[in-house]
Amino acid sequence: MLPVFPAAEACCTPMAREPLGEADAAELARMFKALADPVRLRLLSLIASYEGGEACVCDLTGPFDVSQPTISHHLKVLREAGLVGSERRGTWVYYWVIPAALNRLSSLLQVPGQISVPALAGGGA
Amino acid sequence: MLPVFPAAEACCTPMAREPLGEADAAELARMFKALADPVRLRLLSLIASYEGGEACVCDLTGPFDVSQPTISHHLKVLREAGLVGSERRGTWVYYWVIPAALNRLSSLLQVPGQISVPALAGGGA
DNA sequence: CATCTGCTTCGACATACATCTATGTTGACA
DNA sequence: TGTCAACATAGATGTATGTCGAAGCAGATG
Repeated sequence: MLPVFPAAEACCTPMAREPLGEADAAELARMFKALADPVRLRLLSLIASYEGGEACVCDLTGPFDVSQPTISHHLKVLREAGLVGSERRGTWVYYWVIPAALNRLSSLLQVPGQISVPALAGGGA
Repeated sequence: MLPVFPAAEACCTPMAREPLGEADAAELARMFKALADPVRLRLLSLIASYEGGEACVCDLTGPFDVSQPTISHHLKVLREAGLVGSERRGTWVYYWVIPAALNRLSSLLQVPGQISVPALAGGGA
């Protein structure tokens, strides 16, 4: 039931290596579509940067100008795209990001010809 | 005229580090929106993996089931998002990817907690 | 100039999407 | 059981988007 990330098959090959097939492109477009909204991007980074790596919906509605059902809708989009997971714990529902999904998209976008940042690795302060 | 990539400012900070601001989220959403279509994803990977790193429109219309004006429209979307550049050379118009833009998005999506692929680095096969 | 080819722009149309309010559901608690 | 709080779902609505055919524009060529 929990959508455990479907392992790495056609995963993680940079798109600059070889042209994407129709099926892969369709699936990836669905994931990028989930990222193609300012509210969802902020939701995702809010969840990802939350202490413990997860946040309840009550933590996520405050920072936005949109209604609570709208936040709920955006979280559903992110969940159905496989970018976040969720679980009810008592009164609250918690969300967390799925690293494998985001890192897959990250790898796909890597292009040679320019140096990328060292970035995280550590995970530090 | 050529949109030289606007250097790295708020660039390249993974979204898991700290919550995205509204302005950054809006700009990034525009770029992800350009990626949120199967045809555009395939166009991008087709261009990126073309010999010499660039392709003319005549190379790009064949592999798709959509009309040539539609391809032209999608190329315009990619160009206005800053993901590709283009230039007319005699009869043909050539397109190439802008590595800095794609790598910026790639860095943004990197999340700790799971190993990413070694990927390119060298420049390949 | 006339014409052909490669590509872009325009106008129209159907579908998808973001957002709202109203309502439903689920768990805690008196 | 009744009630309250936290989220989710449903239905409605305006806007954005993907697609097409037709027309425009720009080089090349005769």
